[in-house]
Amino acid sequence: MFSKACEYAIRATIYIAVQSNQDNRVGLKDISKEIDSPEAFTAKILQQLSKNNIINSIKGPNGGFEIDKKDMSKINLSQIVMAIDGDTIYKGCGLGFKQCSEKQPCPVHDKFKVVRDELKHMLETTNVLELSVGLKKGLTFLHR
Amino acid sequence: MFSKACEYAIRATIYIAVQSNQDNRVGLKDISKEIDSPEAFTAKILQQLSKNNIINSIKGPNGGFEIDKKDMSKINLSQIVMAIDGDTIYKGCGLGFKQCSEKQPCPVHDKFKVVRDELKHMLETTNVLELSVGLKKGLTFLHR
DNA sequence: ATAATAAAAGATAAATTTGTCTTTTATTTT
DNA sequence: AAAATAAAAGACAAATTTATCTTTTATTAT
Repeated sequence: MFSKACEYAIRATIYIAVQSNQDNRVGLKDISKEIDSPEAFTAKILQQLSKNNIINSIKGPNGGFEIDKKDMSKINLSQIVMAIDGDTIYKGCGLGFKQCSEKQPCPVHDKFKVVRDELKHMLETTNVLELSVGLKKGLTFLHR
Repeated sequence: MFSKACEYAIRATIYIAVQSNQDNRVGLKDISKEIDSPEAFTAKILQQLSKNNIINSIKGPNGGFEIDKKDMSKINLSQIVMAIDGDTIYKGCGLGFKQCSEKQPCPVHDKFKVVRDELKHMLETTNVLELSVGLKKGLTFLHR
């Protein structure tokens, strides 16, 4: 559904949120271990998240990544997906036609629209705070 | 959402269905031109569709591809997606975890399940006949 | 039977995504 | 100020997906 990069981005953001909620700043090594992702690749993804103001990065000793507590409920999955994968998941035609539109719809246009709208709504209404709470409570998991 | 291969597979199947409904057997060249796809790559995809009994292929002069009229309402999008992309779209975890399950869910498990079930239902209930009818009627389009 | 046609099969090649390694920059501690 | 730390940036490499080209096989028409 999403790219690997996007999957790691969501995992990382949730993990950073859990830690930030406990006032723990976390480093790359810790993150990639906890979310079970390749370290160097994860570094690149964290850079993108930082550039898109989804997470904060701090260099130097005791540096790492964190999310402002007050922002957590405002960061939703949609923002993360948009930052990493762009808007293809929303805009793109189900059959890959660039010219597909309401006026000139592909054969699956309407059928896909229903699913896509549902996905969009889900991504826009799911925030990082709620996801981190489930994880913190031990109801959900980020690794094997 | 789907791979390019899968997009071409769906396009091709719908186009072949429209033609088969008018008792026209169609060749690779015609198909790839009509659905705006790379010819050689499309050939590979048609082979897979044929192996999965979604379309019939006939070699030699006046050969080509066709779909039995009686099968058209039985072929749904789910079968095409399964034949080309496998069951990852159904089984796969939204965050890419192999161990993700109801018992050990990832943070987005339940949220994704709703969307995935909707997608699955749509793919399983949309058949090639209805899609080809819309195209035939000029309500939908397969190229620019 | 032979030639022509069209898909199947196999071998490659290009493009993209995923992943790694090295050097640079910013920050903190000593 | 110097050393240590940790992320940023850049160059590279591996893997996967997408796409192409050539040869083989099956079928039909002459």
